[in-house]
Amino acid sequence: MNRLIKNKHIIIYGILLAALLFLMKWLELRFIVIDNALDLYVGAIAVIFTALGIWLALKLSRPKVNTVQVEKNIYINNTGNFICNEAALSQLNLSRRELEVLQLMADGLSNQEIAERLFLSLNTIKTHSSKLFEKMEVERRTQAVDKAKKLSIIA
Amino acid sequence: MNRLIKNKHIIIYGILLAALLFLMKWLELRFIVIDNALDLYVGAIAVIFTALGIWLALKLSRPKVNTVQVEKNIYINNTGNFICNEAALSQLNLSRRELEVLQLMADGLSNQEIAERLFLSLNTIKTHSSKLFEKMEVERRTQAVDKAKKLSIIA
DNA sequence: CCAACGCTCATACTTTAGGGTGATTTTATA
DNA sequence: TATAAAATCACCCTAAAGTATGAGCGTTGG
Repeated sequence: MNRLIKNKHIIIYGILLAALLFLMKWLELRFIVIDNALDLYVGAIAVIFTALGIWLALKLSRPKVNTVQVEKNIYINNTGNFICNEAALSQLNLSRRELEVLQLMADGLSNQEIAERLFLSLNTIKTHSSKLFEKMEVERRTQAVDKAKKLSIIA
Repeated sequence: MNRLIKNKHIIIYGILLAALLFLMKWLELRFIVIDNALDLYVGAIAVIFTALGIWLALKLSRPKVNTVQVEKNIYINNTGNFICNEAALSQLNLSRRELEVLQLMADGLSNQEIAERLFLSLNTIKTHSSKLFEKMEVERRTQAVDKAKKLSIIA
């Protein structure tokens, strides 16, 4: 059923084409095409079918989808106690380690200090921070911290 | 000249149409259209001009754009009103510029971005940030931001 | 069992941050 | 007006941050 609707325009085109051909056949029988009028006849067909083609193309051409992101602000009342915004947190899909690193970043620690605090190598912290920035769609730790605080992901 | 380019497709269409009509005329003269073959002849013309029409339409019609709006939630922590801790602020003895730079740092901007925002050179921002760190007794911008927020010096 | 994921770490590289020093120009104020 | 503080900018250098890529390992769920 869906297919029928989908190909509606093609079907209409087919019907129209058939109708036109019948009409021509009828005209041919009726007036027996005069040799001199052949040019006119061919021209008319050409014009009609060009128009038909244009119509078909306009109907069939699928519109280009243009996605526009609309930012919707959601204000969170955070009076006094810190309440973790679980929704935003899960939306970011941060792993445990990444969140841990983010928290330490927010405390002003350098990557080296974070590495020492967590008994990891500096490279590991860099990897975590990179992935973390990607997920949070930021470029710098300062941005990450700012965003995280605004989202109430960290205290 | 611009018009010529703009109407390029229409011109090409005209030329193609003329060429086709000439071809048909030639075929007509060459083989003298047989009555039985007329249907085939007309059918061919119909197909060709339909194709031509489709091509024309695709070339001429500006692409349809379907705009889809996607909502993106932005959580904003609205901690009521910000009350600046004037006492702590004056104790740090930060200059106007330094405080300004500190605020922009807290917003996650890089030194380069801060420089552009304030119409200053990168070096100037570095100087300000250095002095700022000294006065705040910190080593990194992240620490400075953390401390400033804890002291309620900035929002 | 294996595919996917998270965690760990490495190497190599580029960019940004920060420190030190010095210089010029405003600006406020004693 | 002299002077100190603030503001501006430059240059050089080191440290830290960040990017890209790849690899090994352990857990987990279909």
